[in-house]
Amino acid sequence: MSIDPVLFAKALADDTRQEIMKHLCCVWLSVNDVVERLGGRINQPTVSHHLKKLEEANLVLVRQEGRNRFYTLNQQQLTACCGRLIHAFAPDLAPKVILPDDIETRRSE
Amino acid sequence: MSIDPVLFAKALADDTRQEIMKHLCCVWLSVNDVVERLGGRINQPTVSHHLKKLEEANLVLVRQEGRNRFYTLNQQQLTACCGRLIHAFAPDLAPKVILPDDIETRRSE
DNA sequence: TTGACATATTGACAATTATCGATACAATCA
DNA sequence: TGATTGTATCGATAATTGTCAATATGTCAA
Repeated sequence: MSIDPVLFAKALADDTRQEIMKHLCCVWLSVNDVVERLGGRINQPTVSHHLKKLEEANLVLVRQEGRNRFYTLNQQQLTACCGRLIHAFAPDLAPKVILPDDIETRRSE
Repeated sequence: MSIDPVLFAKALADDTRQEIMKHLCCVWLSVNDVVERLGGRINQPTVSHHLKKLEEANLVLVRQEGRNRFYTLNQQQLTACCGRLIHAFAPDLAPKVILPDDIETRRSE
């Protein structure tokens, strides 16, 4: 349940996607909820496309309910990926970084 | 001396760039050193292009010496950006994350 | 000054990807 | 059943970006 650091970065490397992520933080939203919160600037198929990207990076949790699909940010995965980046690219600082016990910073795969 | 999270993610969102970053970790290398370590798969202009991207994201430190330019990873910046991502997108876990004192996780600018 | 070397820049091209409209699919409701 | 609603998928297009060859720029040495 781990992920390639490049795939992680690519998932974050878009303005619209980071805006969607802000809206999905600590909240479960349906696809249309997200479309609404974006103020109609982005169409539903595009939002679906972005959610798929986030799902592929395991950055969202998904719950199907009837004909609705609810999404929320996967905070564990985001924290783990950041931890992994620090371990890979900031090894001098990594020993001073403390993450929650249940966050695995090494590739588990 | 802070940076937009999207620009940070974009800087990391490429295989070649992350490979370059690995080589620049804890070591000062000239542009040609980097080209060499990539095994000749990537040409010098392309490497220069990637280094520029990393420099724009403040992810490398640069030292000019004669006709050589030496680069190394900016571990502080990388750690700070990761901290900022966690604060933005994993607020429930962020309180349990401890970073070195000199790392600023809030946008200073 | 001339030549050699290290790096950056430019222009072109190919690959990736964000976006949209149209449509398909699935679940609910009348 | 048929109509409606929520979401995903498809095909097309435009924008972004990674890559290269060629060249420019800047620095050092003879």
